[in-house]
Amino acid sequence: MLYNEKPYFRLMLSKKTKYGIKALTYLAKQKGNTPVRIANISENENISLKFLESILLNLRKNGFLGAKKGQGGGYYLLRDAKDIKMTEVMRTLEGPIAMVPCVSLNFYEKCNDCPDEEECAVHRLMIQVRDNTLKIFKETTLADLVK
Amino acid sequence: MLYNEKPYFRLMLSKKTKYGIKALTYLAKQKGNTPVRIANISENENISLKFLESILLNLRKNGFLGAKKGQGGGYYLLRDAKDIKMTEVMRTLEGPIAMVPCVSLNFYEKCNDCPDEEECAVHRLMIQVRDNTLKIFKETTLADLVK
DNA sequence: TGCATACCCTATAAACCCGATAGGCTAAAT
DNA sequence: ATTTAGCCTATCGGGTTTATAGGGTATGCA
Repeated sequence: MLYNEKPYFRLMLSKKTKYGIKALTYLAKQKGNTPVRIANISENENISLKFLESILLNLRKNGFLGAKKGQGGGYYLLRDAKDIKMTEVMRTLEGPIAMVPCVSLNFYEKCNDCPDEEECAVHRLMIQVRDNTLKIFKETTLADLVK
Repeated sequence: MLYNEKPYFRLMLSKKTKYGIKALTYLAKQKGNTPVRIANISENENISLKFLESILLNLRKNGFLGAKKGQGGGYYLLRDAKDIKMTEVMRTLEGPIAMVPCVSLNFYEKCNDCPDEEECAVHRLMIQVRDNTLKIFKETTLADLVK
């Protein structure tokens, strides 16, 4: 096999998700759940401020974070870190976990090239991958990531 | 969580890989390893002919397939199906299996925003995912997919 | 009331990739 | 020589990502 040229990571986690998880763990580390300014997180985690802004907004709209405006304001976790499963975070930030729509639990979609799903090799293989990945995300909470 | 709008499968297997695996299994099913025409595979698996053409060429250049030109020609498997691991197929068609370059075995790359890799929550999480996915691909051969 | 703080929201844009198609070239078989 | 079938390059539309810019709006405090 040729490993010469630099490959393209097609199945790569988006920066959005990466930054989002980092921000969440950063917030989970705070004592007393006091609001943290975006700029604070941005500096400490080396994330572009404006980009981070949109990510945190997204997390707020999806029920993970609360926000407080004005002096002394910022973002804070709405729920206990040990109650936040990675499945939720991944699905919110990254989208479906399945690698093929025809094995997605929440967003199933039939392939238009497969007459019989049960006969499809890709289908059977990807179900295994989905089950394993899902298991990890289901068993890992934000609290686990802080440790 | 809002599951209203149709999501975008960001971590989706490319059609290239999907078609590639289907073609490989199709060839593995042939008796006597006689050459099969691209058009034959294209019709039976409902894959765009020209697109499939480029995929099979790729697989040939990477040592999976042999080709025979002219009358009675086509593509055929070069190796025994039970010796072809899915890790190879995935890496060839899809690229690295890791979801983050900093946990890639073959194509490691340091994140420029992480001062300490061991302290990074994303890093630790994605190592788990990588190990599990890798295990499946390592233990599954083309012969397993045919059954 | 006024002002600074800090989140909220929309728009824009470059860069990049995917899936597919077109069209001609080359090698092999008969 | 002719047909068959793989080889190879170029191109294109449409979509997504990763930002950046530039305001708007609510809050807290003096």
